[in-house]
Amino acid sequence: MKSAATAQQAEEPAETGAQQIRDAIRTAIVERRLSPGTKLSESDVGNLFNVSRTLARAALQALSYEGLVNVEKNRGAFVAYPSPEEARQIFSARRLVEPGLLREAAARITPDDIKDLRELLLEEGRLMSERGQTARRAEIKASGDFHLMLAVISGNAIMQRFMEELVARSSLVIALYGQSTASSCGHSEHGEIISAIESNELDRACQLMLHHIAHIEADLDLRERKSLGLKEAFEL
Amino acid sequence: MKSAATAQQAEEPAETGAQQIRDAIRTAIVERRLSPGTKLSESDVGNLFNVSRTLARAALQALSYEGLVNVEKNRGAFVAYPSPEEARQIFSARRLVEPGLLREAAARITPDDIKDLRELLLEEGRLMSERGQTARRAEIKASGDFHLMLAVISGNAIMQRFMEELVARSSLVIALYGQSTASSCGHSEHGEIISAIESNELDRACQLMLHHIAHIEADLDLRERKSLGLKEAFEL
DNA sequence: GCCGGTTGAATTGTATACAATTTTTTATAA
DNA sequence: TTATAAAAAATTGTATACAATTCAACCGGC
Repeated sequence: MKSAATAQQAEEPAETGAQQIRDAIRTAIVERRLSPGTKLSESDVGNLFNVSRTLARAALQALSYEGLVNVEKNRGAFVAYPSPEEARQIFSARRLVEPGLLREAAARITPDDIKDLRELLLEEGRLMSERGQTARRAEIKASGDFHLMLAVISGNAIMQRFMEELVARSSLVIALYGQSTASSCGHSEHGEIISAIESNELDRACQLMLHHIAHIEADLDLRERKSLGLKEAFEL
Repeated sequence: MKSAATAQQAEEPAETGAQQIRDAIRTAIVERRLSPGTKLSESDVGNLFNVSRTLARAALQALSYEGLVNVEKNRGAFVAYPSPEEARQIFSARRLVEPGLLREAAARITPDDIKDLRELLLEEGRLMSERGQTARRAEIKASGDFHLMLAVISGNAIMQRFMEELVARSSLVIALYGQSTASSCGHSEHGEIISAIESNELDRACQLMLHHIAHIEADLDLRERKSLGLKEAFEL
């Protein structure tokens, strides 16, 4: 199945090397094969993809613009490790943006779109029942793709890019602070949102969306864990 | 006067060369010293700032992530030339985001913030009355800074960055499609918005913000001008 | 044993060099 | 003159080389 993030307007088809690497690393981060804080040295990345450090560096820079990687001057690039405060801001941004996006999407949605959304939902459910890491990763992706697809339907490429960033960063946050192993606690809510859109209950759809985001956030444990790599860790 | 875009959280103080260049070019674009479509060759940029092509290229890449520059494979970087459709999407995004941002800002605003906003407004008015390019450029910047400052007050660094992108791209759009020479037709509206916030009339403030954005957009001529560099241009 | 400083390896920051592509110029023919 | 093709120049894509900084191991002193 194609990704929901397919570009609308025609762009240059041939991705320059750095972009391929960027996409590969991004996918690895979003699917949680790379954990927050992991160091991504330019040489290692270059060797891994059989390109020079130049391209590796460019890819890492690109990811830092998306907030998925932090590059610290003279120290290198690390998979982003969002602080609880950053996590709150990410979800605050989503609460701010997604209802409006949903309204715009609803105004342009076609029966075909609804079919696509329902198919995505089905796929998501199927993956939920499966076992294994591969299924889990695919499930994470599908869950995000639901929100992304609404952005695509809205027809606003700028908001779409922003949502891609927010969804990707959300995945990092959930990896860090998520409690319930089932990241998909809100799967059914996706379905309810579609139904509400379908029956033209826009206000209700927005409310559902807000609740849905709140639920995801409620599953996080965002208490400040001061590094406490000190003696405190051993004091009873 | 300090820019409204001052970072909230402490970041690495020393900007690596490429970032300085990026900022310089961005400012030039936003202040309209560089026109949309202008070619920015890596060598030229490098020479201009006395750095290697490596850094110039990095700066241009960075600007492309912000939507201020388009880099076309094997052809080079150009100051972005947003299409009418892109322009619509930029303002659509602003209408989607700014009311919510305003609400969040209002919830956290302090008397000091209001003072800062009013000062910015005063400065804006002062620049409006002045003549000359320098004043005009400063006015453009101040006008954008008003919207940016609301994002800063909201306390959400992610939304702040997004607004920075939107405001910068708006400047490009206005440069391309703006009709009234006075880009500041909506200056008084800024004041009304502040007043509405101050007197806690949130709904009204949001309405004013929406109207304000609509006014800016209404000053644009977004009719498709097909390139028509062909004979059609001469056919009577 | 613990602390501060010193040295060497590893890593990043930047410049340069070469390859690939595009653009411009020039030459040639219709 | 106009159009087409070939050659030259300029520009971007990528790799490599060198400088600067950070990190880690080591070592002598307390």
